[in-house]
Amino acid sequence: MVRAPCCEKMGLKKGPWTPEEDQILIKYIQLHGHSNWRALPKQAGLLRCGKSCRLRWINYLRPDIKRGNFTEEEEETIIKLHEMLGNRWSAIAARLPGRTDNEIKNVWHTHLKKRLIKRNQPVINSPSQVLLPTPDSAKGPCRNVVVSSPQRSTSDDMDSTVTTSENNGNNMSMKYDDLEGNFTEIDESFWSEVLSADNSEVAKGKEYEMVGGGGGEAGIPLAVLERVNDGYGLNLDDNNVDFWYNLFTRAGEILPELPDNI
DNA sequence: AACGGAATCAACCGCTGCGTC
DNA sequence: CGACGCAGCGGTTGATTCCGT
Repeated sequence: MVRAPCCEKMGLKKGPWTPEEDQILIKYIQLHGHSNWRALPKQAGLLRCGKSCRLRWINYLRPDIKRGNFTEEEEETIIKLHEMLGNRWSAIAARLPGRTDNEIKNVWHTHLKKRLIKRNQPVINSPSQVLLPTPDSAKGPCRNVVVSSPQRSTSDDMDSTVTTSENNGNNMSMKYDDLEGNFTEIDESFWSEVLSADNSEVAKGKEYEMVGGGGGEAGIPLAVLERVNDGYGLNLDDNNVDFWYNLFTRAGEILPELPDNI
């Protein structure tokens, strides 16, 4: 079922707003407020749909909008909030006075995501999707591991993927379809839970069979591997060296108190 | 100066959640 | 309690600007 676009009605204008239209909208809202966006354009005499008016007001015309470049402080705040909240742009915007969700989303996609990859930090696209840089991403082609789970369940393309990608455009992808809806949803708490559980065992000095690693790098406990495989419905093994390295990079992020011997 | 690719950002689209009837 | 309508949200697109060659 395809819903008709909201502006499909005859005569409704699309595209960039003119200064005249802006003025009409500002004046109308100053006088009458915006209790009903759908009725607003008709009452204000604008040939726009209510949705378009709402967006224009919220993202551009609102008097409390802060214009201009983001400060370093704001950018760091976005990075931190994004780590906590994922792609919940409106929630992030609510903590940055004068900035809109659209603006923050744009800054994230154009600046901050790239900066984090350059810094060799994990990029969390959502609470259940993590982009991880490899140890040599600073010197060679940036290679990432993406672990994602479906955010929405209504479309036919519902799937989950584990992807390694390189910036030369070659992707190696393992794909897991579960159209029956049996996919186990995993979020940050899963990672914390899995890794803190094993951390406590490591702290007790318990011996673990290690897997992964290589080139002098530590591997990870088999127990963690098994839980990750179970949790994500994966079948990863000792051969996924990059994945393991990145997994541990991520573990260090979540659990800074991890003992040095891991 | 001209061109092409990359970067930027405003705006649109489609979906979800919530309130109302 | 289901249907409907609306506001809000996040992903995506496309026009414009910037920058390197």
